[in-house]
Amino acid sequence: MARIVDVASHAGVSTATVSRVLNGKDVNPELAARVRTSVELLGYVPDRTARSLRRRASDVVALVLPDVENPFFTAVARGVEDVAQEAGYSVVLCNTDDDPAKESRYLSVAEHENMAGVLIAPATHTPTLEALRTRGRGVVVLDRHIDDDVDQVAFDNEALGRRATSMLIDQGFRRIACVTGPRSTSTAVERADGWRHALAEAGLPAEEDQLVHANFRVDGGYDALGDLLDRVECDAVVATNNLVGVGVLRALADRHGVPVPAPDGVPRPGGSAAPITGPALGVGIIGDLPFATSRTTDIHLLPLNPRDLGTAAAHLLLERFADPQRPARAVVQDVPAPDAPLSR
Amino acid sequence: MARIVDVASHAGVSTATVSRVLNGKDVNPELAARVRTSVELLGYVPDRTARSLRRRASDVVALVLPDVENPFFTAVARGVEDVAQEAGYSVVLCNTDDDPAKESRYLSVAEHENMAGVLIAPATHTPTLEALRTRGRGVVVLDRHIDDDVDQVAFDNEALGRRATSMLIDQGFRRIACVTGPRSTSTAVERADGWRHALAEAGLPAEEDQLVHANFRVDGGYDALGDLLDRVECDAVVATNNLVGVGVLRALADRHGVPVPAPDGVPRPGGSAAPITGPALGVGIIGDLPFATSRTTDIHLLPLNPRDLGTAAAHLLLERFADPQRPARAVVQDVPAPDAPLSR
DNA sequence: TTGTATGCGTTATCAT
DNA sequence: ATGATAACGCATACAA
Repeated sequence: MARIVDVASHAGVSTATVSRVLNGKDVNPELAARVRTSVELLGYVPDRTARSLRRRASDVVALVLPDVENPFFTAVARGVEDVAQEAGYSVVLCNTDDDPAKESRYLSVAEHENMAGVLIAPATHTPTLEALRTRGRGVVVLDRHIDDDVDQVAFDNEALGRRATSMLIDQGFRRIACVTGPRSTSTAVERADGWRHALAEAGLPAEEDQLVHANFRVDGGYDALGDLLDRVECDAVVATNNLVGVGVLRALADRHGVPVPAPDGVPRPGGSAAPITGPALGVGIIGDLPFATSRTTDIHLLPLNPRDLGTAAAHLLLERFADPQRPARAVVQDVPAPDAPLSR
Repeated sequence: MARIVDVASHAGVSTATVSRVLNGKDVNPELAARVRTSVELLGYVPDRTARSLRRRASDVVALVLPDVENPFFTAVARGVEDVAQEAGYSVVLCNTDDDPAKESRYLSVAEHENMAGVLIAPATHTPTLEALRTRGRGVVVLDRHIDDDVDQVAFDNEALGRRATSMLIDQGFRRIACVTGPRSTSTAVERADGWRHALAEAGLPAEEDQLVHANFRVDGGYDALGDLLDRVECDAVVATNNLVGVGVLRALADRHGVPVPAPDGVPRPGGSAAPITGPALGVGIIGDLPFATSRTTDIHLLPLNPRDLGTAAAHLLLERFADPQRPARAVVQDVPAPDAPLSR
């Protein structure tokens, strides 16, 4: 296995010069050329462990996510990868299951592996970022906002909740419930706020027993809808993320034998014509229905663009690397226009 | 930031002793106790970069996957994580897009980051594993079999192709096409072999123009089905992986306005009752329909257990770590029994 | 500009 | 069993 000393002796220069060539410092072009051919010839690749030790920072960034099985977050990961790779960084995915203990374990790993930076969708409002930040590592919070002076990218979640609810109001629904995520996430809380505000503005009742905090997974949506239908009267429901939406639809399918009827019980053109065996229920979902196999026009989706969220977060991190002193920035990520064509 | 020397001086011992305590070597219990309290007090955590450099191997394993957006592979990742974490290893996900260039780049990173091992679902029949293996790193090939003397775990793909096809034959279908993945993957090739054999055994024609090699993503299945329906007569189709299945169903939905009719054109109980506007087409899918929102009894699924595949692969890697000399083993991963209840 | 020599933090070797 | 010290491979301060 070729080492930097091998390259140096082969090229007839010092290891310092080899290092300089490899790191783009000023070097006599002739020497540089000799070094490069030696590198090529010997198949030399720097040992990144040694480099990290010496530089006190590696070229790996951690992407800490609550659920890598959620297509929303894998899309975020793709966006992050695109720009990070381009800039020479490797991305490693870390899965927290929205568990603060796992999260803080991964943050500790990132710290002691001397990773260059961390992108995180935090499981709580107070992730343990101090150690990383005092050691000068880049930190970007994404998707979920926290109350801290740190670089952040997130959607306008209150507006999303409001829009999802308005879509249903516009369709003629009047008693609209809401299934949202854990209180520990700003997305869940703010989207529910939006639901509350949209109802209030329309002069409709927003009773707190029509709001359910579930987890942000399929089983969360499934159980929540069952609970909701047993407790309260409603004619529609807002699901504040994609997997909760899937769970809600599965629960409806189980109850009614059909995904989603129209509000008045009359099938919509292009929609399913299966008989309705239970009360009609409109469904609004913030996000996409991943891997859906048919276009269901009677479900009201508010598609997001997680990949762009990822690229925006990665850019923020790169800017932070370039200028560690720059004041923290909180970016609001745009979402596709309401009438934009669906990507799937 | 506390270093090992700080702990040593605080505890009044040498750094060697601290290191020994932390690595479970034999040490005077009294000294060990002093060291441990110092570690606690100073909040000392070893620098993993330095440790890796010295040990010439880190405690990180790479999981190299063709498509992290495929729920099959994220489930594999969960399985791998479960057992790797338990054994003290961190798992990093690497995405190749089935691109040999990206794949070999990640393998090179794994090598030069001195990672402990690599688990890989290879993009080609000949991934570049020599460098890693000669350096004594653990290597396990998963999901896709290669012709090499290396630890492997995969399903019996020929049997899967055969079973998926038989399911359709049993339902009364007679002209069964097949959409499979790239020729560069054993899964695609062997499952297609199974399709061919099942038809032959049933005395049905298996014409090669009824076989399409697509990519293993949704667009692959979508385009392939369009192509197929334009070219050949058939009454059913086998999709050899989950995403291809999704693509096939989307193409059918676009053509017929309904996911999947029954073979004789009569809706099945519990199935969709929408009018059929085109020829009936049966669908068999090797794998699951991820995040499906209703139970469609007229699609014939052959569910797999990717999470178990991941745990099996991780166990193989741990065994390899424990005994580097052990001969390579090729494990055939069981699949759920045909009549097992669906997990979703 | 180039080379020499030191240090990053840990583990392993070699004495004791 | 324990301590002093060299070494892992690279990047950089300093000297030239």
